[in-house]
Amino acid sequence: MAQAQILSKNQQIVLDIIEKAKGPLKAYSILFNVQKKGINAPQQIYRALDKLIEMGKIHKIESKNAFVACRNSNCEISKATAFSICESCEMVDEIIDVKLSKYLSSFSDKKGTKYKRFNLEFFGLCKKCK
Amino acid sequence: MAQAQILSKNQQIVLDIIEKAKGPLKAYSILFNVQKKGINAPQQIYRALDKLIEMGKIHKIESKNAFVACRNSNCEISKATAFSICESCEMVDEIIDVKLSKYLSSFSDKKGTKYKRFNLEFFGLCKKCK
DNA sequence: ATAACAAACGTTATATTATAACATTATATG
DNA sequence: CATATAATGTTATAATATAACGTTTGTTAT
Repeated sequence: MAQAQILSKNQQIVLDIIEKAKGPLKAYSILFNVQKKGINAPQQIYRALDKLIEMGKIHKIESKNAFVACRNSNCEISKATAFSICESCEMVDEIIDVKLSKYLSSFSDKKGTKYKRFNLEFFGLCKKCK
Repeated sequence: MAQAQILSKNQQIVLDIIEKAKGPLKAYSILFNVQKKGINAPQQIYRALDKLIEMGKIHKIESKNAFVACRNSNCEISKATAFSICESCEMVDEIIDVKLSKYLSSFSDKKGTKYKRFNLEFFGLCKKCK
């Protein structure tokens, strides 16, 4: 049985910050925010980020080098991620859409190759900025 | 009338290198490869890259911070990109699939928002590596 | 042809993002 | 308990990207 994930101290600190944030956070901005908690070096942040990504607790927004909390029930969906990104205010929303996810997960290219993971980033203007 | 794009000297140098390459190229690797041609500074590379991206001549592979030539007829498709990325050999292929492209271009989220641009990256093993 | 503007260039410096390497401490697991 | 694995702390450095400034080249409108 896969037991409930227990996070290490640093992992928990980093996850807390990301979950509390309104938008995507950058690694060094996380670092500056946790120096009071005794985390002093980028390595400590990046190591926590790596593990949290592995666990599916957070995602990296590749086009922004920034990190957001997963709001998709921590399931295996980290292999199938989609985001909407506002080009004006930089807001990021995770898109949870079963049809889209199924469509892409079952996509096979012209050679018939299937893929085990994908990441999709949509760009546009969010409601507020429109 | 939109006249045929004429590239500047540096833009042409950078594009040539990217088009000749078998795989995605990183900015600094481009830089090292063109120093004999009198390009000495990262700025010169990044400026050329930015313009080439605007023109749709190349694309950035966000998950790799690397650049590939567009093989999709330089059309407006740079607003709708999809790639397959081999997790073993790092090979990248642009996916040209009208159905996929239409599906995603017309995608609207739960709030009915449509997006004017997207980028999709699939990960798996290429034929060779399987 | 030339004035005026925009685009591209060259250069130096620096900011930002990420990893290497190594010694130590904490936590599982047999 | 022994020992293996994961996490930590730390210093240093690599890799990626942009700021800022002055000059040169190319375009366009007169």
